[in-house]
Amino acid sequence: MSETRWPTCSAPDAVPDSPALPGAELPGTQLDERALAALFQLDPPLAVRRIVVAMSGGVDSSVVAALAAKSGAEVIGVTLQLYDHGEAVKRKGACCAGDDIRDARAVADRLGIAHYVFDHESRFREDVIDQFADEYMAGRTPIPCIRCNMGVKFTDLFRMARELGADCLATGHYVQRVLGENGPELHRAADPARDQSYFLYGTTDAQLEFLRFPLGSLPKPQVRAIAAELGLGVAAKPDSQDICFVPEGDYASLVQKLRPAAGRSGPILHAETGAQLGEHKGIIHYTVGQRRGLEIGGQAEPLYVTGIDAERQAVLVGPKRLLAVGAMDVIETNRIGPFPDGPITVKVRSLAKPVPCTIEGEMGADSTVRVRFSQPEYGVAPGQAAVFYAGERVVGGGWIEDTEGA
RNA sequence: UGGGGCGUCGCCAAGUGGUAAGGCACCGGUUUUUGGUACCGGCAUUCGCAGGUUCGAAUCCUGCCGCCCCAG
Repeated sequence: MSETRWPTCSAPDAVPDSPALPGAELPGTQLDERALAALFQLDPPLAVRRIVVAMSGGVDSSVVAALAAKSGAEVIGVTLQLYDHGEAVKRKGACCAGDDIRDARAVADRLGIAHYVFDHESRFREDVIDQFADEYMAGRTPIPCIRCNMGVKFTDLFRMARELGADCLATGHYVQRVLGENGPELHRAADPARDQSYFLYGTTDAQLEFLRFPLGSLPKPQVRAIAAELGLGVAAKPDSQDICFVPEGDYASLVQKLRPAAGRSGPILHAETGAQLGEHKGIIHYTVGQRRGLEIGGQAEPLYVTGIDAERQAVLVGPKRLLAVGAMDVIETNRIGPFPDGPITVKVRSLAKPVPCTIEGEMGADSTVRVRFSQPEYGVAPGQAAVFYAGERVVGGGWIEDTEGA
C-alpha cells in the first residue's frame, strides 16, 4: 500500500523546484511584522525567533506555516505520520498520513522552510487507536481526537519543538491563547462556528505556555483566502471530518478488525421494563442518545439508547425522557489556570452550546469531580469529554465516567 | 369444524361507498474535525386472494385462504 516511506527525518534543504516565497510579497494578507508578532505572541524582532509549526497537511496548519514564514522567523515544519493503513489514507479529509504528508512537504517546499517528518505510527496506534477500540468494547463512546491532541500532538511535538530550540510550537487549531493576569489562558475561537476548544481541554499550563494558535482569531474563509493568495496547493482541500484514521466513516468495521469479539450480538432491552425488544449486532455500534439503527418499529414514540451494559452485552433503550441527565461524574480532570469564581458552563459534546452547571470537588491533577446540570441535559454518553468554560475561557475538562438520571 | 373476531407499507394503526391519515422503522440530504442528536425530504396507484354490485369500493355481496378467541 505505502510505496513511499518518508524518511524518518528529512533534510530541510531537499527542497528546490518551486522557488521560496519571499515573505514580504504575500499578497493581500495585509499583515505586517507587528501584526504577525502579535499573532504568534512573540516579542520582536522575529528574525531571531524560531517557530516550530505542527503541519498536518491541511489548509489550516499550512497557513500557519505560511504566516510564520512571512514573519521573518526561522520556521521548522514538523509532520507526524500517524497511521498508514489502506483505505483511510486515500480518503479526503484524512490527515497525517499518505497524501497529507506529501501535501505538507509541498507546502514547506514552497515556503522554503525546513520540514521534518516523524514516524509515530506505533505510538498513535497504542495511545489512540487501541484505546479507541477498547473504549467501545467497554460500552463507552470514545473521542480519539482529544487523546491524540493530549498525547501525540502536544506531548510529543512539544518535546520535539523544545529539542529543536524553538521559541514556540504553533498549530492550526481554532482556539485562542489569551494573556491574562495569571499567565496564558485558553479561550474559544473568535469564530464560534469553528471553535475547537472542546478538543483541547487537556492542554496543560506548561504546554499552553509554549503553544501558539495564530488562527484562533481568524474566520475560516480568511484562512482559505490566505492559502489561495499564497498559491498553496491545499487551499481548496476539504476540511477534515470524521475520525481521521477511520475510512468511510465506518468506525465499526475498524473496531471489529482490531477486536474480533466486537461482532458479538446481544439483546436490546427496555431500560424500564427489562423486556427484550430486539437484538443488536454488537454494542460497539451504539452510543447513548442514539436513535437510529435500532430497527425497532411499532412504537408510539422513538426509542433512544439510554445505556450500554458491556457485562451483559446489552443495549438499553427507552423513550426520550429517560435520556435526561441531572448529574455526572467526570474523571481524570485537567484544569487550565486558576479556577474562576463566576458561573461555569459545561459542554458534553463538541457541537452543543455550553450549559450552566455546578462542580463539586477540586478540578485538576486527574481528580474526579461531580457535576450537576442546572437543567437536564440529554444524551450524555460515558467516554465523551466534559469541557468546562467560564465565559469564553476554557477552565478544563475530563472524561464522563457515569451519569445520573434527572 | 359449532359460535365469534380479524386480515390496510417492515411494525403499530386511521379509514364502513367517493377515489389510502399518522406514528415507529428504514432510506437520502443538511448540520459537524468524535459517536450521536436535531432539522428537511422520500417511503402502499394500493388495502389477504378471486369474483360480483355500483358512475365509483379498502369500505357492500359471494366464495376461497390465513390467523385469533370461545365452545367442545
